[in-house]
Amino acid sequence: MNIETFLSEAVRRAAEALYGPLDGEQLQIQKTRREFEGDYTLVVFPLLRRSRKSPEATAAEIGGYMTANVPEIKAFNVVKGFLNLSFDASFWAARFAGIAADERFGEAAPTGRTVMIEYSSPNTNKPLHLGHIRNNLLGYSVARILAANGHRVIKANLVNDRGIHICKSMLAWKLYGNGETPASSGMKGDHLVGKYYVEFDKHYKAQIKELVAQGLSEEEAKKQAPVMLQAQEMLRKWEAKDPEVYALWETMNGWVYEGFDVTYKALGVDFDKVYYESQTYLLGKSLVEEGLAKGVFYRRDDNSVWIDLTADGLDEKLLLRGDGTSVYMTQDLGTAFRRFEENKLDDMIYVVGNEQNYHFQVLKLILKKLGYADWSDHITHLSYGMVELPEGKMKSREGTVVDADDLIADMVGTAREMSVELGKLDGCSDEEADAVSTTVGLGALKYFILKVDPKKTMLFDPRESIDFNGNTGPFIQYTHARIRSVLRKAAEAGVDFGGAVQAEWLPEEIALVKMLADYPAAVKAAGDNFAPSVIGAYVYELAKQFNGYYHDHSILKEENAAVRCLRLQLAAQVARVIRRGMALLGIDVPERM
RNA sequence: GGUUCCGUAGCUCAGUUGGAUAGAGCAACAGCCUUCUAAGCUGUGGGUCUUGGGUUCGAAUCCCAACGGAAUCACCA
Repeated sequence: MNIETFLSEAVRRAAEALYGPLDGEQLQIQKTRREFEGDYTLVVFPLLRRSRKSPEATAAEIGGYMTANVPEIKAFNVVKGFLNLSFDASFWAARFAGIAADERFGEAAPTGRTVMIEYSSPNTNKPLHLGHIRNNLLGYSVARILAANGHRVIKANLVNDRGIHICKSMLAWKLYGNGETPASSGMKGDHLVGKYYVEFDKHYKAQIKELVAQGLSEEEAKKQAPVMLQAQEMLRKWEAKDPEVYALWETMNGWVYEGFDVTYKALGVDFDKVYYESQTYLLGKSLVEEGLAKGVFYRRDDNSVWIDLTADGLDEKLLLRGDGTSVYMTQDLGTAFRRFEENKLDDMIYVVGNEQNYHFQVLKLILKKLGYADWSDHITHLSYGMVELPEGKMKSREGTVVDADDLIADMVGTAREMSVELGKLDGCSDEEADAVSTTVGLGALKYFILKVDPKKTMLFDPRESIDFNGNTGPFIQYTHARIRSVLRKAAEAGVDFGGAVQAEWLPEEIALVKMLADYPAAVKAAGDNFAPSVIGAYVYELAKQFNGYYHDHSILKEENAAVRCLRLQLAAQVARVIRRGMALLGIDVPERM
């Protein structure tokens, strides 16, 4: 049982003994703020209408009752309407023993629910950039957090492998590529394909300019530019499964996937299921038929199918083109339907940028109108904000995108330079140095991105992201490494600290146990809110608190064996919870750094 | 214009369902390594929580309005 529940029941018994039965009154129990004496605080205001006494008197009465009748409660004090309760030190000692013995500390019991989380979902015409990094890190971390909350989690990636954007790269490669391949150029496949996407844009712009010079309007020119017409022709051929186009498409997508795999691996993310849009884009048409039959959708004269959402404050939305081909919404309805059915999903989470808020709003509304409210209500769009740079937005056209591979390499490189400068890698083999630099560099990047609330637009300042001091990933990793170092030294010296602790606890030590005891609540809050940032804040706080303790109290030099044993065990548990918490963020922690 | 979201210290961000005197980090300044890793620790300064109403014992948090910013409202995905 967690402490809040335990206390809440004890308080309820106390209040009912004093004031008679409570019906449905919420008992407000919270952790005592640091500046006050006590462990947990009851806010007594809601009980005043029962007690018919002043806040102070009510608090004192309940506090008195509890110290007398609840053995675990040692003392209380009252500040205005706040009753601060203190547990006996033995309570915390027992609590600590429980944490240490709990092999699955911080993992909830299985809920029996199956949750699919879709993230990454890249286009295959260009390499991944900083925005994708936020997406991938978020999706991967939330998947881990949900698993820790006891759900069965399916990580899914829906690759957008078809459409006009790929045809643009394909066409440019065909026209200007001279048969260049990743092997012949030494370029990573996704970067090579991205290069031709840019190439297309260059020629396209030039052609538009030329056409405008010939007297066409800008809009006309965009439609008439030869490369655009050719790209569209290519898409038609693809849909008709033209062998030559199809083969080129497979080849170039293959290059991209090889490139993506490298990036995913470097980032440390993976998937249980990969869907390809080329295999799902025809889905959803039967749902359109169903909607027409139910009168939810309507058909226009040109044969296109629409839904009118103006009554819901939205617009009219196209669901099927006049020529019968599907659009984004059509296939998303189809994939949603199929996923729920095939996987017996209880929940479906889409990690998709906030530029698609409207799309998901419409998607859920349509599902509801079609009579699938039970699915609609279990779809969550985990919407995250853009990542901006100090100079403003990232724009691929202006070359201000931060490439994912470059960024990762930069972070790791910087980590290495700094480690060398600080002498942290002295005596390390090359492999060890690589491993540490990778762990630290990625830790910095991941923590920097995940500590921010997903829905907020965030600023990525490269200078700040490679700062390894303060509220950063490396700070937390460092705390872990230091503890591990102490534990190694203890083991080398043959110190046995496995036994039961029989020592007086310092207030700082009890404070650390309290902090450790909060971990499961942080995991739950993070899960309920799909918020890795909650875990980040928790782990940072834990590390900070331990650092203060570490600074003030020597562990190995402590002569009293029982006290030393306590400190070693405490340090070991802090390191363990840091490691587990960081793992929920997809961040590794090193043994030394 | 419609819809959704954001606005907290110079900068980047926390602030769990409304609770006590709004917190961190960075940057600035002042200290602490013959002592388990100083990527650390301690201290100082820095706030009309955009503004104005409302709800109540109590509001950064909930409601309304205004102002400022972002995204979106394609027969693109």
